[in-house]
Amino acid sequence: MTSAAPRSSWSGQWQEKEKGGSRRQPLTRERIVEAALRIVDTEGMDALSMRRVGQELDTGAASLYAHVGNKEELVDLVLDLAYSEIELERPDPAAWQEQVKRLMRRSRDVLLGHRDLAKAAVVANVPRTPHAMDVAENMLAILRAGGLDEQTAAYGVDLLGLYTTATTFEASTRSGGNSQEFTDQVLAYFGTIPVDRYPMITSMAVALTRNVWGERFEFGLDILVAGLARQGGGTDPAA
Amino acid sequence: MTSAAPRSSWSGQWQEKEKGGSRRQPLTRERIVEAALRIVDTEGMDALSMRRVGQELDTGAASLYAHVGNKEELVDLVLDLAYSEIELERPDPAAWQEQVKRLMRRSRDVLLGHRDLAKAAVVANVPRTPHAMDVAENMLAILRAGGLDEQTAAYGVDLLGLYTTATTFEASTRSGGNSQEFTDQVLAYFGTIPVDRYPMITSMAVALTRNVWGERFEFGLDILVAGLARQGGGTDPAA
DNA sequence: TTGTCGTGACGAACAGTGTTCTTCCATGGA
DNA sequence: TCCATGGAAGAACACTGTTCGTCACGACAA
Repeated sequence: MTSAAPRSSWSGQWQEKEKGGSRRQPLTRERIVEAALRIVDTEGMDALSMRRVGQELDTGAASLYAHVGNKEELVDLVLDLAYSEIELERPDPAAWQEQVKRLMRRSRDVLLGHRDLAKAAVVANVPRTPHAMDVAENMLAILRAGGLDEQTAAYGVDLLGLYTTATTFEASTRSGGNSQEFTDQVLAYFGTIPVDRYPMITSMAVALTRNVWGERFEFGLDILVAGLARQGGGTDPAA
Repeated sequence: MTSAAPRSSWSGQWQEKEKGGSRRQPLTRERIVEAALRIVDTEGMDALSMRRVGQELDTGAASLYAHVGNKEELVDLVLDLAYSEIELERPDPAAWQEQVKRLMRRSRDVLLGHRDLAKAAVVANVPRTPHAMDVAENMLAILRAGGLDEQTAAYGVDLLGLYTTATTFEASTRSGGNSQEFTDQVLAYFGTIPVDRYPMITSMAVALTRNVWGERFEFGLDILVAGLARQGGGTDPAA
């Protein structure tokens, strides 16, 4: 792998060596995380390995460990970089429910924008990296501004985060192939299962596989936000 | 590994060879799945490897592939075996909301009874194995008996399944160590983050980490069931 | 200028993983 | 009795994350 593009060769020295910096670019934590995210974007989470990241930076896997500790930490950093793309809301008590929904949709869109990165999000339970915590902080501020009591807001942010990551992960696994193609496969499968054992599933097959744009996501979103409003004594403009 | 307990040796022949069956027990799909579940129960999902299962049955990993295809299929079978433990409900229109909750709690309890098996459940998106579909079928029957319209029931069973698996997976990762210990760790961490950047998180730390028995789970459960009732025109005894 | 020191780079290796190939042998049927 | 079939199993392949020991380079001291 490295022998295909030798580092101490002609072009390498000619191009980059002069300024006194190390050969090539100096391989920082930041460059590693960016390379990793690039791999996730183009090849998916399963392709993300330490060797693959090393290759992306024209080096080996071992070199990365001077900057990241281990793979889990690298994945956390990649996820955090993605979270930094999520635009936050300035809490407006009058429109808190719509703000929650917007923030949720935006989180979903950002995650979906990076292939199946949501797989990492569903594993990373509690937000603990800076930008993940920014999102949680923002959500809490919106919920509290909406008038929800402390405990409801606390449980709420957890519930909403759970919903976003789980539902997005689900969606990302399905859009690996065409979404319609997946729907057809499931429908075909439902046609093969015994009707007497699964009368509901077989008779409701089309409803179960229905998947117009974000309808499914919005369905749960409505329920959650309305539920939080009722539960926590928030400002409730008829939901 | 096998050389530690040679198969064609004394005790092996003496004990088991006579009945005309193959040496030892005949290594069926069922025995493999049971062994795998046993490993998950005692050592967790991360310890579940083909070689480990082979070892559990005094054989090698290669021998398993005559019965299971690949590891993914094996995990599906293990998960399905666990799902078979979930006791179902005979739909009662008058008590559908409580029935939904009972089924959810039981699913959660069964999954939690097998260490972090929920990790497999969160990956296995749509129920497609027999017993997983039994649970889905039962849930659909309950929702429909409760008067929910078809599409709400269809989205609902998906949403409820998502909630169960995601929340159970979350819980299983936390109870790896003591639950209180985990809470303390998070609380301690929240004490180190900058207050000016995370005013909400820092001030609400105790509410965020609150974790009395199943309160957190019940919180989301109430919201979801009540939301489905309102959304789908179900029998609504004041939720 | 010379010498030393420390740190990042990195090839090799270790202990795993899922999976496949090929051999082998015991069994059931002819 | 002989043969064919299929399960068992060791070895091997291509991976994985991670560690170790070496090595070379840049910076700083004499």
